[in-house]
Amino acid sequence: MTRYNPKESEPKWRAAWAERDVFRALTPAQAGDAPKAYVLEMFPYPSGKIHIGHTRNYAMGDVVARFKRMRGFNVLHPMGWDAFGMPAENAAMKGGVHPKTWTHANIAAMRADLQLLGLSIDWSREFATCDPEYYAHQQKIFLALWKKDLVCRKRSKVNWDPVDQTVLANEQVIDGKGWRSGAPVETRELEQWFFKITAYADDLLSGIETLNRWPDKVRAMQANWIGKSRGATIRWALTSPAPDGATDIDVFTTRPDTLYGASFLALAPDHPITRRLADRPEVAAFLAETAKLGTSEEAIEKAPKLGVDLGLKVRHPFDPNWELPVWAANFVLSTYGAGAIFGSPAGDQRDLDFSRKYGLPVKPVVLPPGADAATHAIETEAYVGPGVIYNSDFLDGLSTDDAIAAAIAKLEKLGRGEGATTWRLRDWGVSRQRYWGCPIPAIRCGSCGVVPVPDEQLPVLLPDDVAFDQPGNPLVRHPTWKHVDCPACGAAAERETDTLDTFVDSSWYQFRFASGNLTDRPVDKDQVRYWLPVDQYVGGVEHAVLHLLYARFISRALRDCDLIDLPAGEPFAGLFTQGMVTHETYTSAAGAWLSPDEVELNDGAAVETATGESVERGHVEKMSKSKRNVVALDSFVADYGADVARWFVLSDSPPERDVEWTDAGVEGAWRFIQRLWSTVDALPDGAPGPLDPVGDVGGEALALRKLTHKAIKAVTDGVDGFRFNVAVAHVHEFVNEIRKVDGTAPDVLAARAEGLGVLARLVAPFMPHLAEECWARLGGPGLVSEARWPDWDRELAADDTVVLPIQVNGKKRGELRAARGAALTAEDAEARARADDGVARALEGLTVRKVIVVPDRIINIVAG
RNA sequence: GCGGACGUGGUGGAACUGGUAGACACACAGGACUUAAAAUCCUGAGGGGGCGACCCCGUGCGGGUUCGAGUCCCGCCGUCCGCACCA
Repeated sequence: MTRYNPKESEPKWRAAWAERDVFRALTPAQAGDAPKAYVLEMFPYPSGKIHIGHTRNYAMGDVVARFKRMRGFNVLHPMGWDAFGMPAENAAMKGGVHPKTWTHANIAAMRADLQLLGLSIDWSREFATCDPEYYAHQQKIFLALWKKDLVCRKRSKVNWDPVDQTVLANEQVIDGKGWRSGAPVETRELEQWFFKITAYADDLLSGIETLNRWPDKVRAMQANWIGKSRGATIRWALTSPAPDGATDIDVFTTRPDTLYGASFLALAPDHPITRRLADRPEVAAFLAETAKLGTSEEAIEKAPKLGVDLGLKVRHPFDPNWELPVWAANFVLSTYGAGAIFGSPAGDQRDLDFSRKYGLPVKPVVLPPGADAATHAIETEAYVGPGVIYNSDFLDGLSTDDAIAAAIAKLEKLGRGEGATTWRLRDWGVSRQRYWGCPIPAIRCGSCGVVPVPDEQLPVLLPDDVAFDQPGNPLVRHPTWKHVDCPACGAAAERETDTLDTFVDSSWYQFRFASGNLTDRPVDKDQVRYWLPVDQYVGGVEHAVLHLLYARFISRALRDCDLIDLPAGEPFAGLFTQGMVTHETYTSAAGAWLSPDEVELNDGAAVETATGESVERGHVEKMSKSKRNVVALDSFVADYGADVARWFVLSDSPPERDVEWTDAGVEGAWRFIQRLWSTVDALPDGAPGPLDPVGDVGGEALALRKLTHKAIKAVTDGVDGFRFNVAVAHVHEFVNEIRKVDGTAPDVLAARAEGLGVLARLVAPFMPHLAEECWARLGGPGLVSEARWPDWDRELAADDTVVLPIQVNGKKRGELRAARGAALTAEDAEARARADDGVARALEGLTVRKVIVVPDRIINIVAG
C-alpha cells in the first residue's frame, strides 16, 4: 500500500501528454465522423502570476474539454494572451522595463503556471495579441471595416481618464470613474475613431433571443445596455426664431399619446440653443449651477430638479393656438434622444417634480383602469401606466397603445414628426492615446485628409525605442515614427498615433484560434465554418456587456466583410459565467493587507507569523492582488499538487456561485485524493483489467456492478449539466461504496476492476493526473485522457426493487419494497401497507377514503 | 425606480418533471489503532419531547392550489448583482 505522491506523478503525466500530443485538435479530415467541440475560456491578461482565484474558469473549461474528448468529440481547446494594455505601460513608467519585455516575461511565467494545472490545451495555437503576427491581422480587419463604412471619425465629448491619460468608452466608466484606474473621469472634446456598432443595434438585440445557452442574467444585461425605445420624433415649431436661427426644436418621446398633457419643452444644458443663450445672466447662472454638480453619477442622481425659462415659445403640433414655454433643465440628457423633451407632468415623475417646482400646469390625460374621470387627479405621483386617454381631443377614448399609433399618424400627416426608435447604445470609441496597443493603420495628410495605410505598407509596427519618462503617449513624442509620406499625394504626412482599445483585440480571437497560425490573412473561412460557434465559452460575468457585446458585433462585421461564414453572426453558442474563488482577508495591526501565507491561525485567533502581532480577520472577498487574499498557484501545486486545487474549486459550490477557499477544504480535497488512490491501490495484483468483460455475475459482484453503473449515469449527468459539484458528490458516494467491497472471489474481483476502471475515467476530467496514475495501476490500456468515457448499462443502473414510502394523509408512516415497474392496484397497496406497523397505527380508527399509487414513487392513503 | 438571481441544519450545499427534505462534503462529538501524537478507520448528529418501540415541529414570512408543495400560484420581507433623471 503506497501513498499517492503528486510531486512525482503530476510532472510525469504532463510529460506523457505532451509527448503523445494528446490535446492537439484534429483537422476536419482527421476527425472524420467525430463531431467537433470548441471549448474556450476567456483568455487572461498576463499580469504576472496565476493565483488560485484565476484557476476556476480554466478548471471548468478543462472538465468540459476533457469530457468531450473522452466522449469522442474532436476538441479545440486553445489558450492565448490578452497582452496589450495599460499595466505594461505603468510598469514601464515605474520600473523602466519595456512593455514588451515585461509582457513576455509575464507570459512565460503565467504559461508555466497554467501548465502546472494540467489543462488539456492545444498549445500549438497559442498567441499573444501584442505579437505583430496577431495585430498585423487586426489592422487588416480594421481596414476592411473602414472600407465597409463601419469605421468613422467623430469629434465628440469623451471620457478622459486623467490618471491613465486616455479616453474611455462609456462601458469603461463605472460610477463616474475609470474602470481600471478608478480615477474620476473628466469630459474632453477630441476627434476619435469609432466602430459603428449602432448599425447593428437591432440585430444585436434580436440575436439575444437565439442565445438560449447563455445565462438569462447576461442576456438581460445586454438587452438593457442596447436599450431600444420606440416612440416618435416631434418637431415643435418656434413661434419666434431661436438665436441660432432654428425654427424648430426636435424632441424624442415614447409617449406621444400624452401630447395633450404637455406643458413645457425642456432642453439639455448643453443643447445648442441653450448654449447660444448662455450670455443671459439667468441662463449663465443655471449653467454654472449645473456644472458645479460635477460628473459623478451619484451627484447627478441626487441633484434636485433645476431649470430656467429660456423665454422661447413653441406651438403645439395639434393646436396652432396653444403655446408652450421652452426651458432648459438639468435632468435632460444631451446624449440621449434629441437632447430635448416635452414635459407631460401627469405621466412622468420627473416632469411632474419639475412642474410642481416651477408652477407649470399639470393636466391628467391618462385615466387608469377603474378610475373616474370626474375625480381622478394627480398630486405628487405621476401615473405612468396604461389606461384610457381623456382630455385629449381626437385621442379621447383610445387605449394608450392605440393613442400612440394615432398620435404618430397625425404627426406624420401634419409633417410635424414621425415614428422613431432611439437606442441607449452608442458607437464604440476605439481610440486610445497609448503606446502599448495595436496601431491604427491610418495617415493624416494636410491635403488628402485621413487616408488608410495601403496594404503593401502593412503592418504598421510599434517602434521599440520609446521612452516612458513622462505621461501621455510616447508615439506622439517619437522622433521619426509618425513621419511618413502621404500614400495618396506623396506629401509629408503623419501617422495616426492612437492605438486601438484592447477590447478590439479580444473581439475576434475566437476566430484566430480556430484558424491556426495563418500568415497571409487574419482568419480562415473553412476552419471558422468548421469550428465556430464556440460550443462552450467560460468566463467571468464582469465581461457580460463589454467584451461579449463587442465580440458579437465584430463577428457580424467580419461576416459582412466576407471574411468569415457565420450566418447568425453569433460567435458563442454556449456561455457559462463562473463564480469567483473567495478568501478571508487579513489586516495587520498597522492596517496593511496581509496575504494568507503571512498569517497563522490558531484556534480562531490570527497572528502575523513574522511579528507575532494579532491580525484582524476581515470579510471573505474575491481573491485579488489589491487585498492580498490570494494563494499563489505555483507554491500551492508544489505542496499539494494541481489536482487538489482543481478538485477543490469544483467541489461543493455550484459552478455559477462563489466558492470560499479554506485550509480545511484543501485538507479535505487532499484526504479524498489519498482515499481514492488507496481504494484503487487495494485491488490485488492479478485482478482482471478495467476493460475486461465482467460477464454474468450475482450477489456481491452484481451489487457492485449496479453501483458502478449508477455512478456512471449520475456523474455523466452532472458534467453534462454543468453541475460539477453534484458530479463530485456522486464520485464521493461511489468511492465510499466501492471501498466496502474487498472480496477476492473471481467474479467480485472482476466487478471491482470494472468499478475502479470506471472511477478512474469518471474523475479524469477533474483530476487528470491522479486518474492517469490510477489507470496505469489498474493496467488500463494507453492514457486515460484518451480513453472512452464509460457508458452505463440501463438495466444495471436501475434498481430491480424500489422502496415505496407509504404516506397516510401526506405524512410518511412506513415503507414497502416492490418490484420496479410493478403495477400495484389500490387494493394491493392498501393491503400491503396495512402490514406495516407504523401505517396500521396511523390508520387506527380511520376510514380509508382513497389510495393513491404512483408507480415506483409513492403510496398515499387518504383516510379520515 | 427598472431588470435579473436567490433565501434549505453550525457551514458549503443536494433533492429528476409536484412524490421519503437535508445526499455529498466541511466543521464538531464519541470510539478504534498508538507509549503518545499525526495519519487512517468506524460511529453519531435538523430542532423539540419521551426510559422506550415512537411522537410533534421544520426549506425567509402569510395565504392558496393539491391526496401530497423546498418545488406551482398570489401577497409580503430580506440578500446579492446589473442598469438608471434613457424622455
